[in-house]
Amino acid sequence: MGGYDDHVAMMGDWMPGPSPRTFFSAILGDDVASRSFSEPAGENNGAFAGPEEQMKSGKADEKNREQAGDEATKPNALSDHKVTSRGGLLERMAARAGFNAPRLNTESRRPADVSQSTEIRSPYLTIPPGLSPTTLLDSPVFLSNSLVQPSPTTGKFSFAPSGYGRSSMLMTEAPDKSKDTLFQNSSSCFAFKPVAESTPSLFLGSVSKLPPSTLPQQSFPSIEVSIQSESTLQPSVEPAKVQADFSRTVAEKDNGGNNVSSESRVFDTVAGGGEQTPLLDEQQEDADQRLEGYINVGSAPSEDGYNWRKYGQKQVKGSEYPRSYYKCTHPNCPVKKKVERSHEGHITEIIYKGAHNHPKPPPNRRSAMGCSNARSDMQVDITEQAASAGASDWRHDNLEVTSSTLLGPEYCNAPSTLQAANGTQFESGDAVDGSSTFSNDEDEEDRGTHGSVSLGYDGEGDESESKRRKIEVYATEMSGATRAIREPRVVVQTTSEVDILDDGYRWRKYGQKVVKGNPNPRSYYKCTNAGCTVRKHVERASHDLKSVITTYEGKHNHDVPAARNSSHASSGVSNTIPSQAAAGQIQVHRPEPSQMQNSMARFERPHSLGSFSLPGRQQLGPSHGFAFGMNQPGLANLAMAGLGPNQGKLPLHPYFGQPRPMNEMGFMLPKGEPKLEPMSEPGSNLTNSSSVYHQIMSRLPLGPQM
DNA sequence: AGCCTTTGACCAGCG
DNA sequence: TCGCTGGTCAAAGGC
Repeated sequence: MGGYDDHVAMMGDWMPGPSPRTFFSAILGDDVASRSFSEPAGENNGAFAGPEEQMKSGKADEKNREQAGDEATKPNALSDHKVTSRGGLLERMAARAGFNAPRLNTESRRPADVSQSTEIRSPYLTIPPGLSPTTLLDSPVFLSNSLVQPSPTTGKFSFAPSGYGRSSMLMTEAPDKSKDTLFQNSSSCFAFKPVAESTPSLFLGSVSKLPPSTLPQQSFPSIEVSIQSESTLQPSVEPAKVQADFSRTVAEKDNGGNNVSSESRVFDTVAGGGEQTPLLDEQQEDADQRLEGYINVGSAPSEDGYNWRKYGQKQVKGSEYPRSYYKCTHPNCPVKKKVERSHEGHITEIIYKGAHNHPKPPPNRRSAMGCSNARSDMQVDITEQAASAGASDWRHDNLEVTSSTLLGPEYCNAPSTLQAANGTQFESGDAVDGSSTFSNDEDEEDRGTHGSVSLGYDGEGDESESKRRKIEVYATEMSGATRAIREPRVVVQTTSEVDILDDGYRWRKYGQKVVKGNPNPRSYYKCTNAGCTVRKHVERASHDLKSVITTYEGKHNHDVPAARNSSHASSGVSNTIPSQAAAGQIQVHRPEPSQMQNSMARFERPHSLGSFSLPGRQQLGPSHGFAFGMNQPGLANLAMAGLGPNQGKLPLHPYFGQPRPMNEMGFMLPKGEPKLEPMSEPGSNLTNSSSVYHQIMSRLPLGPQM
């Protein structure tokens, strides 16, 4: 267990956190049971030293103390900390202006505010009477610097690091003694409860249903932990404005649908009365959802349950260790993170930016580390609360306060042995949660299915009740099964010499490979447009070097970028794919609808794949859905069911070769004389579309993000 | 086959 | 304008 607390600090310029041990030591050793974590350094008087002081968390020193025995209750543990060679993280954080990390108005969290009311649950830690500090410290939750909670929807225990940068940590005594029974296993179970009494049970609801047989006899007081970031949720698409707040999560779940500012909720929760305080304003200035943790884990970037792609590494000034840059590999996910690792592989700092707009991928899609690897999702799965928000309508950008921590086997075991009365088996780590079944989560509803909606939380606040209910139904029905839903695939083959890559969209090459059967390398591209899911790979046909085969996968959620210059325009957009039309070789592959039947029925989309059928499907590919070749006899008038009256025919743009103006849609119009009669109906505006692919895909049903 | 990491280069912001 | 710095790109290779 020494592997956690001795490296972890709650980071934040307003309230850098000590390791849990020192954290509690500092608190418990003083009469600071009601002292604010965020109390200004100048008022900490030792127990809570200034940020710099609290950053001084020497590894060796900590370990030595651990070896010396339980010094958990040492009051001056903090003072013993060495200054790490990394210097003040606070300074570094302050230097990261790029993330626009605001500061909390700590004044708003002065003890005086809280002490006035027993109901107020502000950033204070109180240890319930009779609760031994040692017990707390020995708890794997704290020892692992993690917050653990059973997912409200999955029953899964998610862990969260204590290293929530710019987060307040609120641990309060459960006012209701009855809650003491909610978590009784002192070794493994802590409840993260909403502080607001109005919303007390949701978080713990499933836990409270634990059958008595699973509950240890020893009663353990529940400990409420609220984590909130400075970030604010604003009704904008600004993804960086997020809120990480357990309380809000629950409160909003509980209140579901009330269009209440998340910040207000946060504060309501904290203050217990909905009073606005300067904190709110302060938080609302926060456009960042950065999370910093000082995490002593050897975890890989993917160990937080999400999949990440490293796209850079840099030795940044002032940092002892190189910083790695990661992007969430989920197509629409804007989340990035920066990870600094020590030479030993320990993550010394994680900075999250952005909010996951999707649930964690199913376990089999993650870079899973089983429990044998002691991976647990140290996650405050705030994603749940924002799940129902659409990508373009983010009301609750979620701060994914997530990190990974190597947990000892006991940490896996403990939660996994919990079983709710409803039979839900709490699994540590990679439990398949219902939300995760919506891996095809580009759609609002898919996101909406994520976790918390089943609790009634309305991620958009003003979202309709009906929608929420529908989402709940989805979540319910979809739970327990992972749908294999693939991106639509469009294979375009052309004999044109026109650069197939220059189809008007902007692509980033992320790989190249010589595939079997073709001596020509295949290049892999992703659309660089933010949020666009489309990928493609391009290769020359082995039999004809002039023939370029481009396989698109995914559907266009944006327009063709504006022409970068005239020359580009002349070669872009429509001059490529239409050329494929000229070549008369276009294939469209679709996922096997059967893969989506269940989900589609529930998605209730106007254009479901279930109704999407094409003649000749059976000619092409048995398992990947329909396909059609434009050069196939009898398919000239191929109609796509469900595409609408004038959309039944594959819209192929016949023009290319000369610059064309932009059409009203912003697409680049193809140039040159038509070399192929458009297959669209005369007069159909589809002929103005810029690319076959776009046209094809624009008419594909908006399935669950096929 | 697809995605990932590595790593040098490039770019943009800032003083 | 230049240099510094952080962030990102992208070719190449690996898994």
